[in-house]
Amino acid sequence: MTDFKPTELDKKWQQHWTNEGTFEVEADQTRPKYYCLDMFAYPSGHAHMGHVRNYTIGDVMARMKRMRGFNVLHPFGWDAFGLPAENAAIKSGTHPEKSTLDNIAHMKGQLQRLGISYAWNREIATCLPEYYKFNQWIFLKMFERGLAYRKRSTVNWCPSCNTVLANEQVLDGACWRCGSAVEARELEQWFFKITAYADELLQSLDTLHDWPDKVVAMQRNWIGRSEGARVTFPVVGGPDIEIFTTRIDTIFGATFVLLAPEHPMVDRFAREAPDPATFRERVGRFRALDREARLTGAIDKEGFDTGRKAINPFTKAEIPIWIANFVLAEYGTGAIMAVPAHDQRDFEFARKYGLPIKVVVVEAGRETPAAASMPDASTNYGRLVDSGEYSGQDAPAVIGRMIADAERQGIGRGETQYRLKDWGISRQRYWGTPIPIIYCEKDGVVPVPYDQLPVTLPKVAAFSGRGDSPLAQLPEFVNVTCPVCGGPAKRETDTMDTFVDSSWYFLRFCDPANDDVLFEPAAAAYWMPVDFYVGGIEHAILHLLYSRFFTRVLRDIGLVKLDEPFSRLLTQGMVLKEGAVMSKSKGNVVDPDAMVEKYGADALRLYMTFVAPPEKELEWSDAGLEGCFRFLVRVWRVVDHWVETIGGEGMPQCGDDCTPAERALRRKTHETIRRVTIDIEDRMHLNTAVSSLMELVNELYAFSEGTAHGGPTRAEPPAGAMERPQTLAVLREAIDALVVMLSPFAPHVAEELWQMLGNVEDLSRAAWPSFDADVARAEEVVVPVQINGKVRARLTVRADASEDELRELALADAAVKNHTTGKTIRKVVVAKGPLVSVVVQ
RNA sequence: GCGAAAGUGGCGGAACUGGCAGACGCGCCGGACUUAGGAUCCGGUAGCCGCAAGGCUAUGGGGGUUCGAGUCCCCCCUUUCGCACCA
Repeated sequence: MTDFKPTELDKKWQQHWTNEGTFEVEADQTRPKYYCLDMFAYPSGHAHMGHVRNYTIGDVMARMKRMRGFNVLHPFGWDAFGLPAENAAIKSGTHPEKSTLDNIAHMKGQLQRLGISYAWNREIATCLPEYYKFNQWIFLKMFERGLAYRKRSTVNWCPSCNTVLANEQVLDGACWRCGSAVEARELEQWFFKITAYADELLQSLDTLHDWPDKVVAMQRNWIGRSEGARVTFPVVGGPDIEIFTTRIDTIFGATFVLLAPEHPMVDRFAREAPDPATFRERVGRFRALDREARLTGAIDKEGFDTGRKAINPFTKAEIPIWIANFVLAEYGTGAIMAVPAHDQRDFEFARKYGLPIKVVVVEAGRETPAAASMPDASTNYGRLVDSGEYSGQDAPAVIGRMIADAERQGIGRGETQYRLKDWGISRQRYWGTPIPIIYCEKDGVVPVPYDQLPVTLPKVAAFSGRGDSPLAQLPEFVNVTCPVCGGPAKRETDTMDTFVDSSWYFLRFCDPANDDVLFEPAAAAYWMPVDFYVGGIEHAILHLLYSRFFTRVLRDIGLVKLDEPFSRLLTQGMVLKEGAVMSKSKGNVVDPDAMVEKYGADALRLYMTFVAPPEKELEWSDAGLEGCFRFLVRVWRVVDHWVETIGGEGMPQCGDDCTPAERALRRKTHETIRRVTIDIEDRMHLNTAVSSLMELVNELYAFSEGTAHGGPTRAEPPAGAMERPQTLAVLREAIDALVVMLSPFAPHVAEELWQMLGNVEDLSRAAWPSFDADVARAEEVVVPVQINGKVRARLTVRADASEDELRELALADAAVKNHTTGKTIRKVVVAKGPLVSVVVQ
């Protein structure tokens, strides 16, 4: 048998790559660059199969591109700030810094045992001051430009844990940790003005041709642009109310106005109400209900009449103003005109409370419906009726006219609204980047001067899990002197959302050790954009949108010259077992370390790429992994079998005087080169790339059986067995190509085989084989003949047979004749392929 | 409700621009080699009819375009994912 020992090979070559710095790179203007990026990892402590899959996919591309002659940047780092470390500290008392750095060390070892070709000399961790110092720098720049600002806003507050929760930590309206009902609380928070870039972020999605449709669609929905109009409704005995609508064409049907419970006018109405206490009590119930209900799902539409009236500026009619629980305060103006005949929500509300329904739009080809008998609102565009001077005109054309008229009369204007909101970045947490701001009683909000960066996170803090940010309990951190007046001042004690860290890390990799600037612009100019970005779909919106935003901010600051950071995106599918995502609680976790220990890194890598297309879910199977291991043994055995005979220098060239079997193997070799190259580089169909390699190996076994040596199963080649030089040349060509193309998937085995074949240069630096179309072209092809769409015969003909010849041969074929005699041949089509199609009757 | 994707053997999945459906692997069946093998190698493996040659039926369902449809068009069903009262 063979002496194939995968774990020894893993160690040997990993050591070699580390010693040689094989994957370390420098910018080199003379060579084309390729930036291959795997989403950096949160150091949870243990790499799981999802990581293995993610990084294997990236590594196949990185290794392949390297062999294709590109200067490949393939870095890795750690998204090292975040809540879990702090929660662990609350639980166990271990300082977040220690647990994080320990976790990084452990996970790094795990990834290195997978043989991913990372430039480890560029490793970064966001929890280190040399990194987060530049988060603070960016913050200050954004503050200068008005892109970072402070405002009061509503947050999720757990009254039991006494802290703010992120939206993701609120499950069905309750705290994830203690289960208490989450409250809304008003806090002063820092925001990044991502809405300033909303339109650009939306428009530019059209340029992302190599992103999955799904991700582009999700971002488009998230930004949520809608065009409409802002219209002023005067209030009887009070200030005007402005509403936002996308359907100004229905305004003659607006029979009441609805306010969100949080609308600023509500408090004034309460004050002026006959019974302010009852009014406030009803509003309060909506405000409290609203938050929880919105997280759990649909709520019944409820509201009450404020008793106040507004004037519909188009009809001049007095209409009631109601407060409704389904109106969103944070969208538009927090107030809407209700058109029950043409909006389903307004319709339901009007029916419930007996409010008037007035039809003003008639769909093409329909009768004017009777409001009383409508089963539902009619929401389509159509011709206006009962709409004053606009009656008889058609929407959507009339919308522009109405907006223009409103503008002329000073009662409204066209407006574009976005669902996207500004990004709240304040976190009342310890384990994050301190926000570099100082509050002075005299000078107000004062940015920390650039030369005082970084604002270092203090090493010591109490992690009780109670109270505000742990930083607020450190007088030596909080109490400072004002940089402006030198008087006593207090530091901001909130830290930044960790999504800030990950919004520009890909730029830091271009120049990771720079202490003066985020990165040298020249370095980013060379390496950016990221050519291939691989990661989970869970980042489809936030991380990718924030990164696109940051790239634009840094562009406007002048550090980069690009709009979009990621040219091509691949979102890999999840790894499942028994149909469920692997998780400790389900007890279905497969430990990558154990698999690597048993089968070696290569078998696991091969399995991850072979068993499913990269973007689809992958169902784990032990048997499947063993199958991949067997394949590697098969490769090893066939190379080992021939290595003595074909190894070394002075191999004859593959000539013209080959036997049919030799020609067939050459053809297979070159066809495999073509397919594997396209499958990796263009299509990212790694599973079919692997299956092509398997086919080539099967072919090599079959070919070997037909030689004097016999196949690899024979213990020893017969004494004195001699092969034609052409046979050996053809074999050498096939085996070289196989080993090189296998190496992105199974680098350790491939390097060893490459060395056994007598190569001195590392395989990692070898050249990818080139495809020769002439060799791949078959001299004979099998041409199917269809009769009335069914294949009835197959002709073996010269590849260069003309259409006429094919037609003639097809009709002369015995099997074809069986189906055509006694019938009329109506048509014969010769298609490229080739294929002959005969139509008979 | 809106948006996106997907339905192909026992299973994971192939099928590139409309051109031989089921590549490759797993599993299963048979054979070889063996003291033995759960190692390895070789062969078979969509279903139905047939001794066979061969034939028929098959890519969620129903229509259509075409010499030819898993692929294109229309309608419907199912599943997964994302957003979810955005006025």
